[in-house]
Amino acid sequence: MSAIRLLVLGAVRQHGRAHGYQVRNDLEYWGAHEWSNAKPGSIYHALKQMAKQGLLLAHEIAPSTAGGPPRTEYEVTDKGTEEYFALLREALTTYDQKMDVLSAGIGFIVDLERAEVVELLNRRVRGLEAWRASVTEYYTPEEGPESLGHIGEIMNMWVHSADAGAQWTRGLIARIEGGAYTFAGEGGDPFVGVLADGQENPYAS
Amino acid sequence: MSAIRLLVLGAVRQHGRAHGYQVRNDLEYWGAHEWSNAKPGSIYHALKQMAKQGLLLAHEIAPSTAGGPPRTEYEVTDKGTEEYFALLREALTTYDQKMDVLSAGIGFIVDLERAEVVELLNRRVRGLEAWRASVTEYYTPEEGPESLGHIGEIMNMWVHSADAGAQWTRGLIARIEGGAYTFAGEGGDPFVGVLADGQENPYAS
DNA sequence: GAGGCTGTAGTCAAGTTTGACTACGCCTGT
DNA sequence: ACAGGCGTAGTCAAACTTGACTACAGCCTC
Repeated sequence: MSAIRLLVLGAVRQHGRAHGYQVRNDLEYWGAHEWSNAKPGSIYHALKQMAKQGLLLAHEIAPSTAGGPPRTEYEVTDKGTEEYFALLREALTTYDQKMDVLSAGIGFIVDLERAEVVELLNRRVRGLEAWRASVTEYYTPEEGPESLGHIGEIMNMWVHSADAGAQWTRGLIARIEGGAYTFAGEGGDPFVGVLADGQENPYAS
Repeated sequence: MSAIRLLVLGAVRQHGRAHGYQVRNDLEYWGAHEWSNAKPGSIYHALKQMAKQGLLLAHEIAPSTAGGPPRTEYEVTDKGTEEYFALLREALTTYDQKMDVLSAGIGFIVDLERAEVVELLNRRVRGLEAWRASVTEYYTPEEGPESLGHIGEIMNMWVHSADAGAQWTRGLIARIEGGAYTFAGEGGDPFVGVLADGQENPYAS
């Protein structure tokens, strides 16, 4: 799973209704073009594809205000919302080493409730620990690790990286349990990470 | 850049001459199907594509010994060898967070000379440090990190991960400078990570 | 007021990735 | 002896990704 669907669904959802260029701008504002495959082609492709699959509803819109070709606006459907939360939960839970998906998940983490987030992240830590154990066991046969030559360095890197990931996740869990941020159902103002309609993007490329 | 071209070129090179299924088996033996996109379709596609581009030379081969359809054998051309070393050097140097490319690079690291490897890895560490600095500066404007809300956790994760990567790389440099492994031009038996013709794969899926 | 620059919005072809599928020959049990 | 499973070797369509390209409106400049 790549991060693009989660990112696009999340961006459209935060606007309520958005066209491709708006999504593109939000993702750039979040720095997503640097840590994921959020390029124009992928974004427009994802929008069309998800509209075809009923996750988004496409409105044909008249020629744009503010120059440029006519544009299409999208809205998230109920099915799309379901998919969004499924992707979000998966992004926070799975321990597969893809940073882009996890980053996207963190970006939308406050759409879930605090208790659930803690539980998902704990599952993530447990997954990482289990994976670490299986790698160290599977790839060090009786002859000892030296039998693998420099190939052993690859396993070493995985293990190192799993450890670092687990440690960072534990820190995040501690901050969240300590009361940081405002999550769904907590009444406070949620942090909104989208650009308002006229606002210029301070992080433009 | 994905890891597949480096992996395929490296596998063919170690055999001298190999068909697709052999490459596929080597990559599975290295566990590459777990940490990269080394699936059958990608492997065969890469072989054909690189043959078309003159990096590999394709020999049409008679119906296989040992059952199955006829097979095509490939050999690395001079141009392919050039490309191989370019990809290998890049894999070891660049600090972009993709684990699969780095893993592939480690797998072939002994094809370079020890001094060059140390230099490439040092470049990698310096790149990570510079990137870390730019992230912490770029994404913490005057208002302080809190202005980003939970989005700041994404930067925090990047930084954490860059630190872990740098630390691991420094450890590897130390081991290599301490004399570990046998590199190109050092006369010893290089570690060979391919399956011999009749050998069965102990790590088959 | 014509020409060019900039910003808005999106398209397109080429390349890559995925996962399921085909095709063939050997072997094994009955 | 032969049906069915297994291993060998590879193909294919559908989806996704990439990076360069188009098209249009407003604005600035001369």
